[in-house]
Amino acid sequence: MLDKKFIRENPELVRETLRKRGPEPDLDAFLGLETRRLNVLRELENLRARQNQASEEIGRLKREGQKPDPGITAGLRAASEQIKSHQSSLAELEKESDRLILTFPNLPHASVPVGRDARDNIEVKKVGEPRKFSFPPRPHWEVGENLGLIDLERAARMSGASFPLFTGLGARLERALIQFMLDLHTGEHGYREISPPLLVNAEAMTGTGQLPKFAQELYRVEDPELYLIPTAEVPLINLHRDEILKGEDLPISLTAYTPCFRREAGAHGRDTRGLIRQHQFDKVELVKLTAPESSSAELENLLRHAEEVLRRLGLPYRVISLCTGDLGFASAQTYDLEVWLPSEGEYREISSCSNCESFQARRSNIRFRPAETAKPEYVHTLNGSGLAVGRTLVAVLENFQEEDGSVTIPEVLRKYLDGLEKITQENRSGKL
RNA sequence: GGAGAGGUGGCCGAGUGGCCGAAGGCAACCGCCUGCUAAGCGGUUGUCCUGGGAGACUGGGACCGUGGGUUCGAAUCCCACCCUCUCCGCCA
Repeated sequence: MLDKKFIRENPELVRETLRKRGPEPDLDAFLGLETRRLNVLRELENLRARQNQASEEIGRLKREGQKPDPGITAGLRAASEQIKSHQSSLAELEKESDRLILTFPNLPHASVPVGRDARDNIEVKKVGEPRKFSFPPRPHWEVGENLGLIDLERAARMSGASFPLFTGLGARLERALIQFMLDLHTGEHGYREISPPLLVNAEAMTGTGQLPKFAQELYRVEDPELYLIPTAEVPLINLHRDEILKGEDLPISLTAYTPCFRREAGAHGRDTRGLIRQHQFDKVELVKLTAPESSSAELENLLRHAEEVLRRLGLPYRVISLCTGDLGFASAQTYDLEVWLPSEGEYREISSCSNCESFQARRSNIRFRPAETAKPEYVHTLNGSGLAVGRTLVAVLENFQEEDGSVTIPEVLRKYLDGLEKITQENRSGKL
């Protein structure tokens, strides 16, 4: 959420900045509402001030054993009615004003390249050389199905299309990836591991920006009304909702492995084969709460931490700086990590690292006190995948496949697989 | 799911209609005192909104789990809901 007062005081700056993202939200409607809201608020507060004065006077008289004039109390009764009606119109205007501002996206950071869509994104760097294959590399679903690692047909039978099902060594490999990532981030990058709820309420979803605008992307459970998390970012950011943190505790670095659930409404026809786009997928998430002045530097750190996973696995990747038109709703600045997929001959997104600045902190009311006596300020929030586990598994199967259909296990994963070096037709049963 | 108890400031805790943004204690901070430490003494310390001021500040309003209601006036009375704890039942 943007700062209401900031919009009121800098309407043209906000308008221009939001235009860099694309179609401008209805700022004028918002500004008009705010004018009306503040007028009603001022009137209401004046009425209440007078009421408070008169009530105090009555209280004083009673204490002194005198009776207040019945004419006065009658007048106050009328004033009280007026206050109530002002109160309800104020509540109405507040609701409208909140409803609107919650649909406004974050302001892009000044350093973000201006552009219309993904084609205007900027490649920051490429790391690692894509391997030269002496045979046509197979897509991951062929490699995986041949080795008995994944079984998407059976998954569809019980859940419908686009649900994952890992079997035997496939399940084991996925678990190894999760553990490798968590060990790296907690052991070497200083993150605190969290195992959070997977179902959260509407307030939590509003706090990170999924609601109210993107309800169609979420799985919802009724009675009680709860939502399945589309990313661990939601519970990790909400961990400190409505809190005032100590400045000395920042930055707070959190990591969590969770399944993620997305309806992917409107994504029909894209990546329908294989594991790239699923309704359910595993992800290790990185989240940071920082002081405003260090959030840019922390975004670089967080990006490096996500990159390190790809580096150690030996997967070629590139870093993309998203342009203003391609930024996510809550983000002020985003880097995407894209991993090389030989069967497609393309780089595909495997992580998205964003600085949301105070956008989510304002929605979730997460503040910190810079110094013992200072006023509280909103923290900055950052998040990034470290990494999407399913897509990492895809990348491993594709990049490390051999001509005979086997897959070489990256060195760093072997200790999680009892030293297994290769998945072959012979050991595919899952016995180690 | 059943029965009971309870939700007040950073924490503990008093407060049953006006003198309450809220006693008292703890904690933290500042100062004094004391060879050091401890103790002691004095002072300061909530959040949000909205106006004034360049600013230190300052006027007004709101906030005692949440939302309604009664009343001139609600932390206090009434209603609904949420959460926590204890016991019982069920259960991974």
